Formats: sequence, structure tokens, C-alpha cells
Amino acid sequence: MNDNKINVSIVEDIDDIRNALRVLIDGSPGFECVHVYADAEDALRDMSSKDIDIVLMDIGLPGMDGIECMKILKPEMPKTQFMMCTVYDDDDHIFNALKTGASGYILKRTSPAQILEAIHDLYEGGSPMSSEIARRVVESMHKSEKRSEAVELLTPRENEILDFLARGYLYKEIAAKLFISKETVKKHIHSIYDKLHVQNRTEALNKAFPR
Amino acid sequence: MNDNKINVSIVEDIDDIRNALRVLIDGSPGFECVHVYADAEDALRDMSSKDIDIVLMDIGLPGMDGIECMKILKPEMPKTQFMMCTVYDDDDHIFNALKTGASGYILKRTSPAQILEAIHDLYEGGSPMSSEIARRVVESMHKSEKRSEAVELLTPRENEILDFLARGYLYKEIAAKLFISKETVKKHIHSIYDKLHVQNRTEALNKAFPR
DNA sequence: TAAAAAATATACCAAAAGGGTTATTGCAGT
DNA sequence: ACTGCAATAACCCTTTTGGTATATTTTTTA
Repeated sequence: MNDNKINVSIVEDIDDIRNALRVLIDGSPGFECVHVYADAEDALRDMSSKDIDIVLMDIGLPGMDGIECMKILKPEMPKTQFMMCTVYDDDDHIFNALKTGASGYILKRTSPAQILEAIHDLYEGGSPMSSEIARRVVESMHKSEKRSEAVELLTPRENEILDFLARGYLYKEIAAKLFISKETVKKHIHSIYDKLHVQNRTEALNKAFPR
Repeated sequence: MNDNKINVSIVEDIDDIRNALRVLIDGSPGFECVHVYADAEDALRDMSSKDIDIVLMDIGLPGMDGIECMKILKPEMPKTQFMMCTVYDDDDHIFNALKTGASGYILKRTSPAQILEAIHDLYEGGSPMSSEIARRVVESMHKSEKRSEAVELLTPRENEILDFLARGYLYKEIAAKLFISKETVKKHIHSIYDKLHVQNRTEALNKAFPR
């Protein structure tokens, strides 16, 4: 709605926190709090028709939680960015929120100045999160390294071919890409299955790249 | 090695940058630069025998790159944390580094004060990265949401069968599990491929469950 | 209640995948 | 010089997969 200010909406059930956030945002130049909602149902009814830059979304709400709420709202408001603002700092909530579309994740104990900074940062295309939250996210990526366990058994050539397998290529397509015969591809794949103790492509991929 | 200071090693091929980092770290109370290396091979030869808290690792090195180097060193130095310090800000390098075990990722244009802050932050268990880098990481998580896109096109029965496909079951095994004929399984799978616009199992799984 | 969608099943056919065997070449380490 | 491993390739064979078409029954929904 408004000229050059960052339009913010808040979904937060606790009156004191909601009001404090509103006061903080409205009292800061460059920011405007255009709507506040006390629960997910309220937000769903009203929010998608508005033009909002940033939504500050609590997770623990009465009834539908903030992640579910965002899941529904996000497709209707593609330009709006969601920042979770919550007391939960466990992996489940963090990953769920981020996977469902949150672009930022801050904890309620964040200082007012940092909250404003985070909103601004999000508006500018960043993903504000504390460095502990970032560590959780990064740690979760390390895991997809399970590959190595399987992969170290395989020769470089076999790994190369495994990558093609993962993309759904046919034997003959792999052969063409690598300038070798289809039979050789088959041989390599047989060795891969052998080493991974599996019988087919899908099982191999599940072992090599757990989802 | 040293009492209460944070021990840092540097792997960086450009003399000026390497020296500047060393001076910065040694000149700051609470930090000590214990080793510097000009390339990956040098670091591999020497580093794992030392007791190092943080490694500042460049990616673009002559010969072996910094990610490969870390991949080898990491298992030998489980207590050491790696921070990539590089000019590359593309997704490939970022994800590769983080998946391979980096806990922090900063760009070379980061200010000296922020570099020190990042090292300290990493030492305290955080994952320092600029908020643009964080955004890339978060964006990569949004994708796992693709399942719903695909899944909503499919009937409940088709989804059920998709799950079996994902586990590598044969048609006849799925048929036995569901007490239907193999031909019916085939029909369902054909509909799945049709709706997802794919030609085979692996492509279907990649669409439905991006890794 | 009528139409649409989903689940069930068969038949025919071609392509692809996978198991087993054997063999040659080149390269690394002993 | 010998050994072992990796990469290459060919052969035979069976099973699995996927395309197309057609048809019946059940369930959902307009």
C-alpha cells in the first residue's frame, strides 16, 4: 500500500508480544505495520488480499500453527516473504518452516534492533537467521554426505556412471555421453550393484543418495 | 597448541591475501595464526598432525581445490572446523563446500572485522555466512516442496504406488503387496508417468522427491 | 441420477535392464 | 616379472519395464 516503506504484517497470538512488535515497527522510519492477526484462521481470511512485503509469523498459535498457515498463504502471495519469529529452536520446526517456504527464521529473544535489521535484510533478498540456526541448517547438509560411505567403495568411473544413473539416463545414453559401449556401461553398473549389495537402479540410488 | 587463543590455519595461494590474513589474525587478541599454506598439497602434507581450531580455506587454489582438500582433511581432524573464504558465490561452490563439511562460508570481500567475528562465531558453534549465502541455502530447501506439486496431480492409489516405486519394488512385488494384478500396477504407473511427464521410474522419483 | 474419475484387469509388443561368462588392455604396486 | 585392479568389450539369456489399446466395475461428484 504505502510508498517507500516496508509493509509488514504480524501473526502472533500473545497480545503483549503482538502489540510490542507493532509498536516497534510503526515507530521505526522505513517500516510500517499494516496488519496484525491473533491467529492463523484470521490471517487466512484476510491476508492474501493485501499487498504485504513481509509477514512475521509465530509458529505456536492456537488452532492451526504458523507453518501450516504459511503453507496455504504462500501460493496466494508469491511476492510476500515470510519470516518465522518463534520460541522454537529445534530442528523439526526449523526445517519444516524453511522447507515450507519461510525465508527467514528468528527467535523471539532477538533484540528489537535485530528484528528490524532482519526484516530489512529479508526485504533486501537475504535470509536472516542467527548463526546457531544457520549451523543447524548446515549440519543437515553434511548428512547428505552419506554418499561417501557408498561412494568410496566405487571407482571414479563407477561414480561417474552412478551420477548418470541418478539422472535417469538409459544405458545407451550413458554410453554415448562417455564414448564407450553399452556393454561396458552395463559392466560398470553391475559392479556398482555388486558393491552396494543391491539388485537395481532405484535401490542403488537410495543407498548412494539417501533422501 | 596455545592456551586460550583460537588457533587458526590458513590455506590461500595469493601471497598478499595470505599475509594480510595472517597479520590480521595475529594482531588480534584472542586469535593466533598457527600455520599458513599456499596450496592444498602443502596443507595435506602437514596440517592433520597439528591441533587447529579453525581452518580458513580458499577454494580456488592451484592444483587441488580447497573443497577437495577439506574432504580429505576433515576425517583426519574431526575437531577442526572449516570456513571457506573465497570469491565464489555461485550455488555449486556454496553447496559443495557445505555438503563436504564446511561449517562457515564467507566471501573474500568481507571486512577484516567481520572475518574475525566470523571466526569467533564459528568457534562458538555458529555457522557464519552472509545473509545472501544463507538465502541460497534456504532456497535450496524450498525445493523439497516439489513433491506436493507432483503429488497433488496423482490419485491416492497412484501415490501409494509411487511410494513403492521409490523403494525399488518390482511391479509384481507391488501387485502382491496390494493384492492386485501386475497389469493394474502397470496401468497406475503409466498414469503416474503420464501426469508427471516422464518416461521412467528414476525421472518420476526425481520429480516427486527431489534430493 | 447421470456423468466423470478411479481402480481394476487382459493382451500384444518392443525396448531396456540385469545376470553370467569370458577376454583384452593398461597401469600400479611388490 | 608378476599380481591385482580398472576399464574396456562381446556374447547369451531371462526378467522387467514401458507403450498402446480395450474393457469392466466401483466410487465420486456435479
